[in-house]
Amino acid sequence: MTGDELVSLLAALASPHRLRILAALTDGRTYVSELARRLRMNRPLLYMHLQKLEAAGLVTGELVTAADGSSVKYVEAVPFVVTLDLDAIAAAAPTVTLPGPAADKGK
Amino acid sequence: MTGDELVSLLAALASPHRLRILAALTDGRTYVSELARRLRMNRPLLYMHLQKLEAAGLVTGELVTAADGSSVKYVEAVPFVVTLDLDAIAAAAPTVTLPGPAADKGK
DNA sequence: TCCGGCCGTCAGATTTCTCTGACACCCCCC
DNA sequence: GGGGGGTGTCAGAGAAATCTGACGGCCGGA
Repeated sequence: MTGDELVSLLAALASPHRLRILAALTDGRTYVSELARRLRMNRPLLYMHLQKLEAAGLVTGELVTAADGSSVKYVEAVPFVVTLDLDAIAAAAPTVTLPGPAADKGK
Repeated sequence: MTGDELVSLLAALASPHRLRILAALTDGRTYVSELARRLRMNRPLLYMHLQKLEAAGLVTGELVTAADGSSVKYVEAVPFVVTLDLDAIAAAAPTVTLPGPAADKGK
């Protein structure tokens, strides 16, 4: 795993909402609106968090179109295991791209 | 470990700079200014990151006063091991305090 | 006395992340 | 046609994290 991937993964997990989302998905897959109700959060907000989790590879979304034509998006948690310690960090650190000096010389 | 502690830990690690800091400290302890030079970052910035790492319990600082009276602050990485998976998250999620609706009813 | 190195902190500008409300579109049932 | 439930996206307000430059204090050596 590259350093950037590790940072993305950690950033994705370092959020109360996203932790709760993942926890709710351990009970099995659900669709977005139902999940929003269960967690008591606005759908747009939930969408943002789901996108981050999906970008980090922690959840997968599947848009299912029923026989009648109505669509429902099911979300599912992706199993994973990551062990964090100083060695893992030392191995990943050399491959991180730092924030960049925001090289905005263009006065 | 509580959910909030987990979030703090992850937030502390989810940063390119802080990853590099920890990696640099695996070579052994150093003092702040030397570390700033090695990582090519401003000292105040390094200070902020060190404080976050220290708050998360990932590093310890020790202000050493030499025989001649000059002071140097040594920084050291604290060994740790954390395994992340869905079970760990499901266990921690119920104990997180969410951002709060910023209950600012006071119009 | 004037440098040089180190520590610690501050105000302030910037960038990034969060969160909300509103909108457009699709489908079925009354 | 008028609800009700779904998905998906947008602009913009608000809060939080990041980064820089400057200041002040302490100590030794030229």
